[in-house]
Amino acid sequence: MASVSRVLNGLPATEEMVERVQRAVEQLGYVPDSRARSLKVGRTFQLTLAVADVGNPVYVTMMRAVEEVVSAAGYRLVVTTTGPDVVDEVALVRGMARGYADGLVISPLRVDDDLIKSIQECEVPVVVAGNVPARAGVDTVRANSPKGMLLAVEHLLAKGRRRIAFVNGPVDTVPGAARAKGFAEAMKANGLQPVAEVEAVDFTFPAGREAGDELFSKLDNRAPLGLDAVIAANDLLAVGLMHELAARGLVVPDDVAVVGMDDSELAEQSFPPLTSVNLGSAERGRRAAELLLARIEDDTRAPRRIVVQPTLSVRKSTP
Amino acid sequence: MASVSRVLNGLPATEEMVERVQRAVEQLGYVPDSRARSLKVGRTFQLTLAVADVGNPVYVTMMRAVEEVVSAAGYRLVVTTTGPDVVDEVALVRGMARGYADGLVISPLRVDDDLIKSIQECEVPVVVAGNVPARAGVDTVRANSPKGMLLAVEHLLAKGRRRIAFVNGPVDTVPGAARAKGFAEAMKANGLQPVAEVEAVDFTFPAGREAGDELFSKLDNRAPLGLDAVIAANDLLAVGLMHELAARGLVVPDDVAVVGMDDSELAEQSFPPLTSVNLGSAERGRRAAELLLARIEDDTRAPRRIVVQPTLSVRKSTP
DNA sequence: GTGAAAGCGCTAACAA
DNA sequence: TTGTTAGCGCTTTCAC
Repeated sequence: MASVSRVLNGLPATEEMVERVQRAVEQLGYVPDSRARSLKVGRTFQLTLAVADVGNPVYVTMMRAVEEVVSAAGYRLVVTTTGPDVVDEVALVRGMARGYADGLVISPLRVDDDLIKSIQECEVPVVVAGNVPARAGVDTVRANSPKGMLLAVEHLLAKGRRRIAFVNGPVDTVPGAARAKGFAEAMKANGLQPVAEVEAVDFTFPAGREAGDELFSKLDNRAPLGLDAVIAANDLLAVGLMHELAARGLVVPDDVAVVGMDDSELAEQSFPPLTSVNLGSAERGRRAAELLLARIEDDTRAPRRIVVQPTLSVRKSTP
Repeated sequence: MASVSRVLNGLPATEEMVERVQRAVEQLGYVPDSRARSLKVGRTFQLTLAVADVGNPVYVTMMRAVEEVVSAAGYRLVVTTTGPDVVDEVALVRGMARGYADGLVISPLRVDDDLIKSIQECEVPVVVAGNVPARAGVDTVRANSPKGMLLAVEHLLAKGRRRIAFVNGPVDTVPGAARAKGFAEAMKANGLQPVAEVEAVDFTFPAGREAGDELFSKLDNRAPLGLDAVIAANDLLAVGLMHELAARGLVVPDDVAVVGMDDSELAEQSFPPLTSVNLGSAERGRRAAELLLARIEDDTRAPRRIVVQPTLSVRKSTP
């Protein structure tokens, strides 16, 4: 009956009708089917957030921020994991055509032309939390990695550390590439040469440990501890690295200072608490969600590219 | 056209028809609408996992396990967060009647009669990863907290620690209540009296620090450090506590041994690495997912109640 | 093996 | 203001 639908959607009806419907709904425990509804009205009132790895605490921060904005606007947020492969990301974006949600926030680890194409062709609005080329013409919210690296390097410099090594994640990823570029620039701008650079296999804790090990095998030929500071591309790598340092009897920050990136919950949980570059993951999440909502309202707006500026959260891992 | 549907669903068709459809699909980029499909067939091929707090690493482990089982069975997993309030959990369960998914795995932090009722009345099968009364008649997979506590206490005892304190989470939660009971039993079974017990406001890192602080204010009246070991109700509390210990100049494990629970990724990431009771979160996730799939196949089966046995992961936070 | 047609549960347009 | 009806996009009879 159409009157039920009207009452439930708050459209005009007699007081008596409203009451009659409410009683029936109560009695039968009736709940409208969202699939049928969305099939009819063309909207699901659900939004999807896709992240590469739920184990990475930076996504926790982002997720919370997105959830907040989105639920305040009356949407349900569903989170899915893509894994590290770009093909799975593409599959997910393509899959949005099945009508799972009204929009998508995706934070892709790797980007290729297929992914960009799938985003451009996507049935529903997509906002990228990360860096895609401007020519892609999609809404993006990204961090300023170079600026973040500058904060890290200059902080270390101010603390008298000049022999700086760098533990990056895979450079074929979006953040990996950005960090590599940013680190090189920041070092150059300060007239420094990196003591060593290693590339971890991914952005996880165990990869950080392994990268630490590799770092030392590279340095073994050098003078008595050729480094006094390490910058890691994210907090998980930084913490893995600190474990490797400890295993070698080195004290953070006395022997080696460590700076992470993301300023995730892990940074304050680690010991010593980790000085970390806050790349604004909460704000990026918030802005991405807002962009998505705006895009859903008006699909003709010109794509926006928002850059969130970093800050440095100084903790005990640097002197 | 019905033939398209047949081809796409692998029903018998001429080779020519198959090819014709495939070409058209390719050309138009056609993707079937899952809402319309599920409206017709009555299944969404989606499953929901609801957790209280995405920031708790124990859920990461569980999520991964559920995801693996579920996707192998051809289902899509969507994750939603409920928050700590039981009313939101109830709302989520009730909301499943809207047809979001074919089943639900929920790991409730707090359980009341409303929640049990909503689960019993739920339109789709629900598996509880946690403890609900047997009379509820629902599939459950739960940990054996008492046994886990026994492992923790006996391990400490074997290491010569007898002055044991306990940092629990809120006792009005399912895990909080189970831990409290388990701790009391385990201590009693070994003829020990707890040195002190505190109840954190929730199961988070900052709550662990505060609880540590409270612990010391309780102990100040006692002999020179009245305790030599602390058991925490989960890893986040344990890590928070360790920070508080460090802030007071105490060394783990030399001065105070610490045992956590959950054996999450955080346990190995923390420093020193945390000895932790593995309550089988991965296995619980796996079993819960399997139970859900089985229940979807056959809704007449008697409810099963699976208990996963704990093990102890010994690391450096105990001597 | 294929096309036509009904219908899943809802809402928007129309008529009363 | 309310009831009737069509149709969202799909699958599944049912004839052919």
